[in-house]
Amino acid sequence: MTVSNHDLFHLLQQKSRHIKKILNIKLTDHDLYMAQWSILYCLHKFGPMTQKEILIYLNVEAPTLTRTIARMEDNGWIVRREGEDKRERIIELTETAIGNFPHIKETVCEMEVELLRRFSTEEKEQLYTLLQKITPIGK
Amino acid sequence: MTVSNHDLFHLLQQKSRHIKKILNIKLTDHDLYMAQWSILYCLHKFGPMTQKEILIYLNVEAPTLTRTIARMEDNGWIVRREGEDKRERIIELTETAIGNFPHIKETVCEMEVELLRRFSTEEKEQLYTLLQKITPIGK
DNA sequence: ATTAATTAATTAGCTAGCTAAGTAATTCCT
DNA sequence: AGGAATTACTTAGCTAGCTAATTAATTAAT
Repeated sequence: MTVSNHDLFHLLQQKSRHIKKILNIKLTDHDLYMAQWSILYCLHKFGPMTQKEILIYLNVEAPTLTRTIARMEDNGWIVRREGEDKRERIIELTETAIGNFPHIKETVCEMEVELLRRFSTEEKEQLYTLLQKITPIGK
Repeated sequence: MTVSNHDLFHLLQQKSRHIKKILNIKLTDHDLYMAQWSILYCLHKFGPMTQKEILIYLNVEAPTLTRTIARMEDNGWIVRREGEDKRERIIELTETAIGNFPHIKETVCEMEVELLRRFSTEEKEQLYTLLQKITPIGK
């Protein structure tokens, strides 16, 4: 088998979109999108965080996060409060979000399992290691 | 090493965005975006195609393609003409696009090489094979 | 102590995914 | 042949990436 660089990137982009699409479909039942789910996941894992901390974890630009968080606030998933440093906003899950989390997590996990159905544990680790090997450029 | 499904998908999405971002930066010099580049690449490889054929190759929804192609027409990359079947539009590269193609391709290739700098040929094939293993759901 | 530089977040504006719904041409079926 | 179903593409409207430029608060430096 010979794979051109182009084919490799083409496939990677397609799978990335595929995963996003599939998860978004599942998340629609919960009135969520994948980007919002990752923020929810992150806050549930680490507790209240500043936007800066979230965007470092998610590796997303500030304006993207600002907007998504605004939507999540409108929909009652999170609350923003001022930090001691008054430039900062501390983001926190609402009670509702915490309450719904386990159920949402379960449906996401089911989907993830399905997407990786044909993988052994070793293959997952291989894939992870290989992805890490892609040169991080910039910054 | 133990990798959760979540971590694996998280990394995959991040790398996908990283690649897109990096390529978009390079393509800015040519007044192109990655999505437009893939259409250009596709048309250069296969010659004139209907939108249907393009979207099957790129695995993208019709409205997405319609809009991107409209932008590319505005910018002089492609031309649309009617097919024999009058529902179809046949998309063709302009002379300018064909003329510029080699130069653009070169800069994209350089970037792809850089992103895969740390990969052996075997590792590229491994990555390709593993990505293929992700369950294709739907349709 | 003031001023300059940095930092956290925001606003505005771009591209590109997506779905749902619509239009026009073609094909299928009786 | 005529009506129903399908097909190719489009339009409208949503989310989420991105950059560039702005605002307000804090830190650094003179």
